[in-house]
Amino acid sequence: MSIRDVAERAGVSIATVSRTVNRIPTVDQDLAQRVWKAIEEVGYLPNTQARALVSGRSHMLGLIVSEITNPFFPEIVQEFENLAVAQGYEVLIGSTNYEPARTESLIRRMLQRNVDGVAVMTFGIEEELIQKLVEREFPLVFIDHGPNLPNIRVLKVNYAEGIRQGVQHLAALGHREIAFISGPLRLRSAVARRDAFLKSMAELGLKVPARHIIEGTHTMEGGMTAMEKLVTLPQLPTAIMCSNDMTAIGVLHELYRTTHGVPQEISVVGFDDIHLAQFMLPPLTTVQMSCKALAAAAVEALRAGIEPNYPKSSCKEWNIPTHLVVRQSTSFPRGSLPAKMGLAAPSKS
Amino acid sequence: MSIRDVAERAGVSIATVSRTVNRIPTVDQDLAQRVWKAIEEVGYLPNTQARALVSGRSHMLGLIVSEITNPFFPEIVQEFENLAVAQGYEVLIGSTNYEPARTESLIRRMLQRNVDGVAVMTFGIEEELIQKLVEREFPLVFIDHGPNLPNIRVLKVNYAEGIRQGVQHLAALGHREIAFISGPLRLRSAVARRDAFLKSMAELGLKVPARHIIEGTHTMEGGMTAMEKLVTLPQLPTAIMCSNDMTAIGVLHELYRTTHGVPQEISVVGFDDIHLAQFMLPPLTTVQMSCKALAAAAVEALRAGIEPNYPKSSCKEWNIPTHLVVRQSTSFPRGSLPAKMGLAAPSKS
DNA sequence: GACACGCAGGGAAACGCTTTCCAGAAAGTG
DNA sequence: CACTTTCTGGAAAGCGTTTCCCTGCGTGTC
Repeated sequence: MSIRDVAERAGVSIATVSRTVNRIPTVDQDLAQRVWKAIEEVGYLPNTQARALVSGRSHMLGLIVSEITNPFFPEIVQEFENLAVAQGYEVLIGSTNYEPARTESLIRRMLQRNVDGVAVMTFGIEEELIQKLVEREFPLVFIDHGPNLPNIRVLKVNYAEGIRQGVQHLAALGHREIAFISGPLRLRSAVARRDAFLKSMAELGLKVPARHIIEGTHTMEGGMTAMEKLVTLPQLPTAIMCSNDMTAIGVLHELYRTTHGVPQEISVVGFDDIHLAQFMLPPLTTVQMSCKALAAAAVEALRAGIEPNYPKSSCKEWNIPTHLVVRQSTSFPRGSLPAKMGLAAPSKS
Repeated sequence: MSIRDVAERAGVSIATVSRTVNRIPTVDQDLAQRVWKAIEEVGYLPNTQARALVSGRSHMLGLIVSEITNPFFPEIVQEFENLAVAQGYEVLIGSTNYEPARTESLIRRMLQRNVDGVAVMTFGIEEELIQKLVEREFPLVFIDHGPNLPNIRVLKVNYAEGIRQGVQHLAALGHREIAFISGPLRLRSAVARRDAFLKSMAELGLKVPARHIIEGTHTMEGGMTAMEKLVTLPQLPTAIMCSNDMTAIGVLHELYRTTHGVPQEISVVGFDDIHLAQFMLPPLTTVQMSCKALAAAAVEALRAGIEPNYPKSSCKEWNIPTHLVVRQSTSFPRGSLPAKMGLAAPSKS
């Protein structure tokens, strides 16, 4: 099992085995072959822990997400994992479930495991522990925002652009009464999305009464609850923008339950473009944020912080683009152009 | 950072620090206090790798799933992680994406990381590598089936019961023409589900023509494709059972696309009861398989294999129950009892 | 007061690996 | 033929822990 067994079997020293495994070219051809054969025979796998102990680098990356059961995150996890593995890293995943205490213990555990760096994809924690890490120059990547310190890497999602596209799409269809269901406003990203919405509306000279801004939770349940409130309004808005797709799914569900047709009576726009979005009934018009770009930027940023010789791509901020994907949950406002209502049951997807 | 720094700062030997950290009671109160203070001051975190090197146990568990982006798996992951962490273990996650090569490299990587055991939740791989591990008595847990060897732990999901409940529910409503969309038949679990369906139908004396059994892929896309085929049949079945919820979601989507009402024209039953199922339009009637039970059994089975003194709960097989959850995607067959069609748009969820 | 006994704490080995240093052999040169 | 140079393989140190063993101190007893 250990390097010694291989050495013994091949009749060489453990140093030779180590050199062979690490493909150091000074090892004699014949010897190397004998070593590889012995490795094969005893089924030897180098012990990564021992390696890490010596080299000081564990080749593990931490990935912290808010909630693994929110379908948005598995998509990131998958991309991140693929990239990391392809580049010789293993990934330690943790979800905080939005509890600061869990976040703290998660980071602590990851540090004990000696991860080389951590990507914090939780859209808004502010931990004292993180401050300390930053000061120690431990490689960290944040999404959206991070401690305001010089050597911090942040992935900036361009919420404004995608949301503006969404608002303009609705306005172009003729909507004037557009409500917005935000995420939990203690998350910076939720605030950023809401502000982008308000700004986009203002640009078009459209008013947004306070009753049309509802705080949700970025979950399906939150979407339902928020929609329940909107449904009771004397005047139902003609379109709803949601801070993420899960909220939009909850909204669709509540509208179904209260027998409001989408998009005939009300249009719905999501955010994230999770894989599920296109399978909703109707397929969800939503703002796409590229998981691939996000994951790639995160891995790159981490490696830049970890590997001394990594080609410094100079920048400390990565810009993640967003754009609208129009599907069938949006249409003209109810009452206008009734001839077009056939859109409700499209003949092709 | 290391134990030596703490020892120096507290003016004791590293042995004493180690004993303090591990709460060995023979350490003097005052000394222990000094040590804890020093630990606090230098921000010491014990290096898990070094610990693992000595103890031979890494306190890491591997969890292999088929596809992290299939919402069923994150639910398992979350449960598994919660339980594992609560019991002092870390979790290394990997998804195979149904590729045997990935599975192999995944297991290899986990072994290099010295995981104490691996839960293989992929519903059907048969790897040579796994055979070897089994022979080495490496702790492994499988779902559904495993190599036919004496000391293998397997979580047996009781597909038969849940599926029988589903079939009987449909039959009780009056359905006779029930189609089944299976998973990929190279997966044992997919075969088991299909067979359970056929058996349940036979029990009721209901015939299942070959054209009513379609092989899917356990994905939404697969559900769509399968449903496309069923829709072209001269006689559309009145109900569809699906091998998992993702397939059912694809089916709902395709039925929406082809303007077939669910459940007025056709009833749909899923399997798994993922969290999303209740938010589908209409909320999906489905067979629940308990993630909690699954994860709990997996962790318990692994610990039994890892920890010498773990209370052997004797059994080598864990039985995971399933049962039907009736929601609104099932109703009477079209044409029968038209008075009841009001169910299509329920007034409460 | 001297000796035995018990117990807390320190020194050192070991875990599996990498890395460095050094010895010895082979080859080349005067 | 002897001496130097080069190159390969072996031996040993060290990474951060835990743990064993032994020292040395304190207490109790005769």
